[in-house]
Formats: sequence, structure tokens, C-alpha cells
Amino acid sequence: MQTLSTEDYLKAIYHASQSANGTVATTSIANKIGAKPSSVTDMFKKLSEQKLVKYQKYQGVSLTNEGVKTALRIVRKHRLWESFLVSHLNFNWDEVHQVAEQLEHIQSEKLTNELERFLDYPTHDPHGDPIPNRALFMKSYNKILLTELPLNKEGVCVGVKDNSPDFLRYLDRRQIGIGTPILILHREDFDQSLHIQAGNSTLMITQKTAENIYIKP
Amino acid sequence: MQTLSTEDYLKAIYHASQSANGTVATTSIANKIGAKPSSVTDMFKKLSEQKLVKYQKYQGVSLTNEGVKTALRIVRKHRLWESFLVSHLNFNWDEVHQVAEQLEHIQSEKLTNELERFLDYPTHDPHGDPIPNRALFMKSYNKILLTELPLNKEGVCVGVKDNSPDFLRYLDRRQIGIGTPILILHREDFDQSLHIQAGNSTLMITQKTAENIYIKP
DNA sequence: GAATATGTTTAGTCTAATCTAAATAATTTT
DNA sequence: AAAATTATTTAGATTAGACTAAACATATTC
Repeated sequence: MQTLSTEDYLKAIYHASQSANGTVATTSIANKIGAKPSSVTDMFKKLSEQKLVKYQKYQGVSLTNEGVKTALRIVRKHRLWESFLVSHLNFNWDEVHQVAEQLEHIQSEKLTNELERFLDYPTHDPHGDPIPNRALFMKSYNKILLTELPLNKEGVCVGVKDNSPDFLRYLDRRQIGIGTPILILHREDFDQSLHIQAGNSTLMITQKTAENIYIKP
Repeated sequence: MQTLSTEDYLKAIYHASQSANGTVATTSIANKIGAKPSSVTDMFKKLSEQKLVKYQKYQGVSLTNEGVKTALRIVRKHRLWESFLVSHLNFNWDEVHQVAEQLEHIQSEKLTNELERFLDYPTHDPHGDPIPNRALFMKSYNKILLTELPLNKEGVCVGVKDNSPDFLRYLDRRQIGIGTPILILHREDFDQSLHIQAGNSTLMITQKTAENIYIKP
């Protein structure tokens, strides 16, 4: 059984190892967790003793199979709770993260599974991220960044890369959300900004914005 | 902002001070919390510094107004979550306590208030205990113990005193629950056991059982 | 490939919450 | 009311998780 803190570390390692090639550096976790590198080293040792990560001095960590499972159980709870908050408790997609960070630590298999049933087995959370099922399996549809969408080819927004409240509220104001159909009308060569059609309105977005929107073509 | 542990203490003090006359002894909290008396003394001092309890050496503690409010906020969350678990997640009334013990510590006013709205402002939890509203006010209807119900006068089960899973499952097996109409057919002078009509069936219960069932006459 | 910069670990300290054992206060019994 | 019992507190130790500062390893730059 894990403590609250070890769960946070495992989740951070899991997410970091998705972008990296499996192995994760001390500092990168320190930044995510908001702790000093020395504290992270201590925790790496502890998790290593519990056989949840493979750790070699100065070489970072990678999750073991058991570690991945433990992380996925937390991710599963996090995303189910986020879904619940949005679908039944009137939370916006930019408000759910902080509360789900707490709820993901609640220990009760029955609770998790019943919540999943109550929500009718959702496959994706309010940010478009896939929810691991009971067997911890998740399937993410193949998606591309909005920057990669060809001109005049319609796609649908299926997720965001940056989950920060600031970015999410920015998208809200522009009426872009999960499910919004998007079409690139023109790409400005000068600064790679895009004129797009999103739903019924046309608008201009920067490259940085486009790099944080996932599209299913 | 309270830690998890101080919240547990405040809740324990609150519940203990309901039965006692407001002031609560070190040992009684030690037993409830499952800690040694010396640890409890330490915590009394800490809570006293935070002005959540009034503490005098060797004289036990009593909650301040702030302390009562903090405790009630936790009780409110606990009972709302219990209600949710039973009404939407297929939990039985004997299963909810352990999970609600965890959920009651989640910090988010919006979450609590939206949960309350989602449940349509319930006034009582699955055990018949009153749920404090947003203003932390709760009204408990006047109830009596089943032992005090006059012969042949119908009442309705509105709660239980003993919330242990064992007792609750015992009642389940006898098909006694919140809302069950109950009538005392005969009281055995010898051992104070009761022959009762509960719903459609008649059965015999011991004095100890009757002392743990609340009735609205 | 030596010098420098960056990243990581070690050693030692701190805090919150617990504990045990001993000391002290309050209560009960005789 | 003295003795015995029970309850409470103090003193000192322990653990998990964090920290700082110094030492050490790796990576980068010239």
C-alpha cells in the first residue's frame, strides 16, 4: 500500500516517461512535484526498494511493470473523477485538476469501479485523455497536432496538450472544446499563425496555441 | 488549513462531546482515534494553540465555536459522501463509512456544495443522521429509542445508534432499515426482549438491539 | 582533453505525528 | 484521609518526508 506522496511520485514518473524514452531524470521529477532534487533522490531509493522503479545512481529511474500498474490505477481514478466533476457537478474543464489530484488518492476498488459504471464506462476524460479501464488498458485514437492538419481538411478537436487552466479558459473564450470541428483556412508563412474555422466562427490563433490542440482528422 | 490528522481529532472530539456534556477526556479520544493518550495530549495542545479547542491540563478539551464549525464542515462532507455512495454507487449502508472517512478530507467548497445540489439537498444520511447544510445548520427530528416506544403504537425507524457494519448487516437480514414501520407487539418482562412487527414480518429482538434503533413515533 | 557548467547524491537537520517509559495528578477504595 | 488505582502529562526516541549545503558525477564547451 502506497502513501500519498509515493503515489504522487509514481504518477509524475509515469507522465514524464511518456514523453521521454522511458527513463526519467531526477530534476524533471523535482520540477513536476515541486520538491528539491535531493528529496527526489531519497524517494527514488524508496520506490526502488519497493520494486516499483528501476534506479541506478546518476542514471535516473524507469517504472517497473508493477510501477506502471500502480501509476495507471492512479491515472484511472484521476480521469474518472475529472469526468464526474464535469458531467455531474458543473465543473469546467479548467477547474477539475486540483480536486482530482486529491480524489485520485482515495482507496476503494469498489468506489472506482462503481464510479466508472455510474459514468457509463467513459473512455476519455474532459481534456480528451484516455481513461484506463478496469484491466488498466486504454486506447488512444490516433491524433495529430493542429499544426499538422493539412489546409482545408476538416478535423475535430479531441484533446489538448497543455492542461493549464489559463490555456483551457483561453480556448473556452474562443469556443473551442472537445468535439469542436476545426478547419485551417490559411497558414501565415511569416509567423505560422493560423486562420481557422472552429465551429461556426472563424478566428486567428498563434502557432503556440495550435501546437497544444490535438485533432482527429 | 487543517492537516488530515487534526481533522480526525476535531471530528472525534465533536462526536464525543455530543454524548458527554461538552468536555471530553484524553482517553476517550485516544480510544476513538486509535492512538496513545500521550499523542492525544500533544494534539490537544496543538489544537489549543490554533484556538479550535479550550484545553486545561488534566481537565480535557471542549471545542470552541471555530472548532465546532470546522468539525461540522467535516461531518457535512462525510454524510454527503455517504449519501452519494448509497444513492448512486450501489454501496450498502454498512459499507460506506470507511470510504467516507477518506472522502471527508477532500478540500473543495465547490465540490461539497455541488455534491449537495446533485443529491438534491438531502437532510439525512443513510444511517438517519442529519446532514449540516451550507450554513452548517442541521435539524434532527425528535426521535426515541425503540425501547421507549409504547406497546402497540406504530413508529418508523429513522436511524441507528450503533453504526457498526455488524449491526447494520444484522438489521439488513431482518429487513429493518430507514423507513421501516415498527410496532411493539409484546415486551418480555424477563429479559426485556421485544416481539415486534417490522414491515410485514413479525420477529423477536433483544433489548440490546432495541436500544440501538431510533424511532419516530 | 582540460575546464566549466550542470545534474545528482550524500550527510546532516527539521517538522509533524506518533510512540514508550517515567512522572505526576485526579479519582476511587478501603 | 491514606492508599491504591486510574488518568494524564512530560521527556525523550522514532519515522516519513522534506530541506540545505557540500561533495561528487556527468555533460558541455572551448
